[in-house]
Amino acid sequence: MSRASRKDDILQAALACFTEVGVDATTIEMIRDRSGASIGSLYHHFGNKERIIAALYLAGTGQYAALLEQGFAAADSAEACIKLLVTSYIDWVAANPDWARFILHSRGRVEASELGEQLHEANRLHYGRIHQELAGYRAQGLFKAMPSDCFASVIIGPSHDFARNWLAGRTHTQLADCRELLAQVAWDSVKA
Amino acid sequence: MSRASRKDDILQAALACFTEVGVDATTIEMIRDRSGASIGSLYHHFGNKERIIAALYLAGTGQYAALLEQGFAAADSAEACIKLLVTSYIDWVAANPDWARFILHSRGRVEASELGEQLHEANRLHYGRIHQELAGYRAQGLFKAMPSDCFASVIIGPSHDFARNWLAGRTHTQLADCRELLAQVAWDSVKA
Amino acid sequence: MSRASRKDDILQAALACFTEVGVDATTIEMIRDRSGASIGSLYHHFGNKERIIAALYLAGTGQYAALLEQGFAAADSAEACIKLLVTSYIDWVAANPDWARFILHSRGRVEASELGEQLHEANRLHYGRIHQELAGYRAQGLFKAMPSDCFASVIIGPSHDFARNWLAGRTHTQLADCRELLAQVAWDSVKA
Amino acid sequence: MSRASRKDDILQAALACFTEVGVDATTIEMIRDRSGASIGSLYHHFGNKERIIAALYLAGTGQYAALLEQGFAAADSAEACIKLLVTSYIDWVAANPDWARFILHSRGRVEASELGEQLHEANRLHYGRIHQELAGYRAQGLFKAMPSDCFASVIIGPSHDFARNWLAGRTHTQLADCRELLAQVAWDSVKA
DNA sequence: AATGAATGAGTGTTCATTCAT
DNA sequence: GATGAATGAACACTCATTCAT
Repeated sequence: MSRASRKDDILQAALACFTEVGVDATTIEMIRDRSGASIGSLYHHFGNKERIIAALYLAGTGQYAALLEQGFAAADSAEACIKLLVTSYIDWVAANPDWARFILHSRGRVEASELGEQLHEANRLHYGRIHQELAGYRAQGLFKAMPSDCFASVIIGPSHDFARNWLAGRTHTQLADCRELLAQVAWDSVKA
Repeated sequence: MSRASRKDDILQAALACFTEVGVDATTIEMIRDRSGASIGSLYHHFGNKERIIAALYLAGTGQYAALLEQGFAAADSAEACIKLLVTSYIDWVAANPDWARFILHSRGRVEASELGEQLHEANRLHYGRIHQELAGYRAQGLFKAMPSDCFASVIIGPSHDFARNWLAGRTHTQLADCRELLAQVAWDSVKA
Repeated sequence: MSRASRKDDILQAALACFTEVGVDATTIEMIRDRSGASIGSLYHHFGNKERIIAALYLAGTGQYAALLEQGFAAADSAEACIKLLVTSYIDWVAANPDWARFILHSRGRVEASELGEQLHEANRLHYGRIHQELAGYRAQGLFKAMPSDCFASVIIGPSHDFARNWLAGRTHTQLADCRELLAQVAWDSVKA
Repeated sequence: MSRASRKDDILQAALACFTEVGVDATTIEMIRDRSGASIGSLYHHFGNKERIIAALYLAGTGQYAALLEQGFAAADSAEACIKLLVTSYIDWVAANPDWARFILHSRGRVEASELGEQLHEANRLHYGRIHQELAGYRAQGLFKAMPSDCFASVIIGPSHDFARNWLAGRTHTQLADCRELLAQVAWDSVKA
């Protein structure tokens, strides 16, 4: 447990640094300083900076996926499922703003890293899971016809966009206050 | 004119580098190499790397704003205006994918730079102009009631999201092929 | 001990460079080359060039202060004390000409650096110590009345001036050969 | 006259910069900015930075030499001559503190430059002139016997030292207030 | 005599990473 | 598992100087 928490300390320290100065401007030394770990320990656990970034990224997206999974258990209609995609996202972002900001800005970097394939695989699973959940409703003709990548953007795009702005301090409105509105808009936009 | 083109050469070279290896990984030396300018000339014209980035950013957003302005002249209904916001965006992104990718990923950086205020001012103008164009229709109750920052995300969010995915090579569908669909979705989402 | 000698190697290499080409013209690369240390090690130990300069400066003035302290133990008259100030100075300069040249030319620079306060404190101690040693004789009226900063210049000024010229190779006479003369002149100039 | 004043403007601007940030830290750009001249003009008049430094140096020492020359006309005793060396120096430094500070710190640099020989020649003249003025008194045995380079340091050393400290803001006493005292000490120190 | 855009070698410094202990 | 001194390639940027106009 002390091992697990040491790794976690490092990850949390990294996130704090990323939030304050950005991923690129964060140095290993800053993370070391903040986590209390030694440089050697840091490299022992993660191997290099890129892997710290990837680990933090994957842990975050994993949390969101888990949240979604829980929600699916109770979602018993097309509308509930679509809205769940939005509300789960908003709930997680509102609860983990720093983590969300990091994830929103580091996808390309992780994709390009040696761990890109691992991320790809996780995404495949994630989207596959959603697709499977919605397949029945789609077969019943409950959704507008559109390409599936478009479908995804139509549902989550407004939330992504608003969340980005909110996380950057560019909105007057709180993210949580748009929860129902954005869920409703998503449903309105894709229902047949 | 030789001066303008020298500055422009540098900007184009910078964009090409940003596209290939990313903004952070691009070195001044790469830009120098690609533009054919000397390091001294580069610094003579821009002063530092951050200002090259900001100049490129502001030139790009300026182009989109100009495109929008042209469109407003012909848009004679609420629906036309809303759709214009989407189609102008998509058209510009489709025509300038590298530039768009750069802008989509560098906003925070420019905001945080010494030129952040200039960007802020440009944004104020941009949003003010849109707001002014829509004010009459809004007064007629043609739009759903929602906070204005939400309104913006609802309209452009799906396009932003899809454009990001398209630019990253993550979509099967072409951006241009979603032009009408995304415009229609935007209008459906905000009309009263 | 290996650590101490590594830091010392760097300091000695720096002094040799300063002597040969001057402080400003000395590059970190030259010091690295001469000391055998790596650039990283150099920065690990000193942090920056200014701190190398300050460390060398303070080590030198510290040696002179120590020499003076030893002398005070045996100086049992006003005349002996005044002459000691001169002879200690001349002895140290004659024994460490490069170091002395460096110190004579870098005071302003160290004062202006981030370590200026540390130098100030060292000077306060140094002058306080001298003042304390002479206080008794002064109370006995053994010295000419004059402002204390003038008093200091009258005693050490000729030695400073001659040492500067000697170190620059501008004298025919050797510094050591003026030892007694300058000590005697100092005493003649301040005795009541 | 406009030519002369342009060169002078540059020299004055250079001195102001040297005073504020030091000779090494002063860039040609700073001098250009402050003098109002263009870079081209600056190089047209002086050729390079080293020659600006040397010109300023030689102009300053020339002024002191002229002052001394005037004084010699009225000095009719050994004591008056020795005191004149001190008072002329102090008067010039008190009247031109920035210039004096520059000269006190740049001698080595000018000596090492391509104009070192010119400085050497000027010095030869300067010291020769003083020597000649004192030769008669020396022949009469009015001075203590000592090497001539020592003799010079004994006379002017306290003034150099005090002036350095005063120029650096390290004294409580004003330089002008020590004028007579330092002149008297100089005479006391060398008179037979 | 004046201008200022252009040049490019050279600088101090950073920082991810290694490895002996 | 932990430590931190050591490494050195790489970077953004500076600045004296040139030269065509």
